[in-house]
Amino acid sequence: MRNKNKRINVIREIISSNKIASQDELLKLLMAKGFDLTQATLSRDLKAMKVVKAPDANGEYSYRLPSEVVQTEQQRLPYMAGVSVSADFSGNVVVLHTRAGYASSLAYRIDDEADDVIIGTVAGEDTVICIIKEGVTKKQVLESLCSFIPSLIKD
Amino acid sequence: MRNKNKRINVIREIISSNKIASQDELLKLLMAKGFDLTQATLSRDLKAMKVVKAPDANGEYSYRLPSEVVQTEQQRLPYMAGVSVSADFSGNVVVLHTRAGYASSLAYRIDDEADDVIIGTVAGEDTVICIIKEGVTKKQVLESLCSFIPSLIKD
DNA sequence: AATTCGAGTGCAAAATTATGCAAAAAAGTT
DNA sequence: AACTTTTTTGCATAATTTTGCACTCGAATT
Repeated sequence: MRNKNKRINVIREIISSNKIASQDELLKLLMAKGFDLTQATLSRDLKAMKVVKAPDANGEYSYRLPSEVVQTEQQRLPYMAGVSVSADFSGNVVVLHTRAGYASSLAYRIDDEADDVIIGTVAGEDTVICIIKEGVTKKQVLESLCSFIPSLIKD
Repeated sequence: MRNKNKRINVIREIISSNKIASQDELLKLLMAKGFDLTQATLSRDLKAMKVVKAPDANGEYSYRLPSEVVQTEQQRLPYMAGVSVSADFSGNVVVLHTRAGYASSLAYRIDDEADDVIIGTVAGEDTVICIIKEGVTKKQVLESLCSFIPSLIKD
């Protein structure tokens, strides 16, 4: 063991302050700092540290410390977190399914936040029907909904 | 687009209730459910969903939804989260480095929780020196410290 | 209705990451 | 100090994931 402890700490430092997209990239930084190791070892280190390679809002992958994932996700899920929703379109209507009992709160939120693309909603127990404003595309609707419903994806 | 929306939802469901270790594994489940796609598409889906492949406590990799990562990590970091600590051993002494100002609170915690392996500590500003009990191995010390200092790794 | 535009995919190849095995180093024992 | 056990690591290779390119199909536009 040449210096695993020191190395682990440096790795933590590097990935918390830089955007690292691959192990080879990280490897080069470490070597530049004088560490002598291979990608195989790095792979094992990252696994032991429970570091995660996660796609950011931009769609780019980078390594994150577990604690950072917490922060990041919390920031990204300010509202409606865990309300697991699906959205399906048909003509000028979008139907949302959510957990039983959450439909009305979801509908309320939509009325409040997506009024630029939705002209009205009706909520049942686990379903919300939204009427899309004329001239608004599905993409725009999704864009808007995604901004506050984390379980929807926008690509 | 054959059924991307439905597929995404099913993926979410599968990875939240099963332990999926690879895209091929997930692919087979999806195909069994009647979806027709390739691993390439799955890779894109997972990226869009911001799904993350994370090592669990057991050291096994599996896919997680962002919201699950939050929960999981929060559970795993009950105390001392973010106090970023390094540990170095020398003989019967272990030296911990932490963020400036946190040493004394860390030392207090160690006195409280690790008294089965540590006979005493002294804290400076960002450093804690701990004296290891005779007959206790480094491994045991790490084991103990790791239980409440998440930034330490035990492998 | 014809045309344009972009999302969604498959294919195949490139890129990246994980791991079995064996050797070296460190830690723990006697 | 000699010996045993556990860790750590490299090498080579397997396994897994990502991506460029081309094509299809439906939606939006003219």
